[in-house]
Amino acid sequence: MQANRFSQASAERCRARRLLDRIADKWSLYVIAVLGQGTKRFTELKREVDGISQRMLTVTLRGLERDGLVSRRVYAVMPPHVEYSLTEMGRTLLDRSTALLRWAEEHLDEIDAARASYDDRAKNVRSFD
Amino acid sequence: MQANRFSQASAERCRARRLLDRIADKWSLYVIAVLGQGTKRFTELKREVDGISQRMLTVTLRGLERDGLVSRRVYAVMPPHVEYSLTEMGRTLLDRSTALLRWAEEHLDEIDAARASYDDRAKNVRSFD
DNA sequence: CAGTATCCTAGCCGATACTG
DNA sequence: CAGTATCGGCTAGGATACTG
Repeated sequence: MQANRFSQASAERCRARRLLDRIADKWSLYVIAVLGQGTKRFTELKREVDGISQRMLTVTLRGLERDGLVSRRVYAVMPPHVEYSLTEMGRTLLDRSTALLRWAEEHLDEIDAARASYDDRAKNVRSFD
Repeated sequence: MQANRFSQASAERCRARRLLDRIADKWSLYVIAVLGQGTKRFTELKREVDGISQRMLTVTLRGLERDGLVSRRVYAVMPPHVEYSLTEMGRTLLDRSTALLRWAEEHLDEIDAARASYDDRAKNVRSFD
C-alpha cells in the first residue's frame, strides 16, 4: 500500500477538508480559472462566468479575496472601476484547478456514455418487476 | 492574452460546468482520493472519509459509479461483502484531485493568515462608525 | 455488513429592488 | 459600474429507523 501521501496524516487531511469546503463550491474554481486569463472587472467576470448571479459573484469574490487568492483594486473614479486579479497564491492554485477543468472537458463524452449505460442497466433491472 | 486553453471554447466550458457540478461537490473528490489508496469496502470508506454520513457515502458512490469513475463489486455472501475501487478513468482523475488536495494541505496556514488579516482590516473599518 | 427509506432543516443561491 | 439588502424556494445532506 502506501499508495500516496494523502493516505497519511489524518490531521492534515481534516484541515484540508476545511479548505476544500472553501474552493470546491459551485463557483470558486470557475472564477479562478477565468481570472487565470488576466485582470478582469466585475462586469467582465459576470459575463464570462456563465450562469453566475450578481450576488454569487460578489460572495465568491469576497471569499476568495479573504483567503488571499484574489486581489481587489478599486479606482476612486465615477463611475466606479474595480479590478480583480489572482494573487501569487491564487496563481499556484490556478495550475491545479485548470488541470481539473481540462480533465472535465476531456472526459465529458466518456462520462455521458457511462451514465447512459448505467441508466440503461438500471432500467432493465426494473423491467423485471 | 490567450493565457490558457480555458479562455477559448465557451461551449466546451459550459459542458465542463456540468461535470464540475458532479465532482466539485462536498464529498466526491474526497472519496476518490481515499479510493486512490486501493480497493475499499463500504465501512472502510465510511471510517476513512471522516465526517461523511452513511447516506451521503451511498449517494456519492452511486453517482461516481454512474459516471464510470468507480466500480462496485458485490460478493454474494452473508454477511454482504462489497468492494469499491477506481476505474481506469477514475485513476486519471485521481492525479488531478490529489494535486488539489495536496495544494489545500500545503497552503492552509497561508490561507488562515490571509483570513485573519482580512478580518482584522474589516474590523478596523467598522470601528470608525 | 451494506445498504434502503423517511423525515426534516440549515443555508445556498437566484430574483428583485435599491444605491454611491 | 459595482455593488448591498432582503426575501424566499429549493435541495443538499444529516439523523434516525429499518432490512436482506
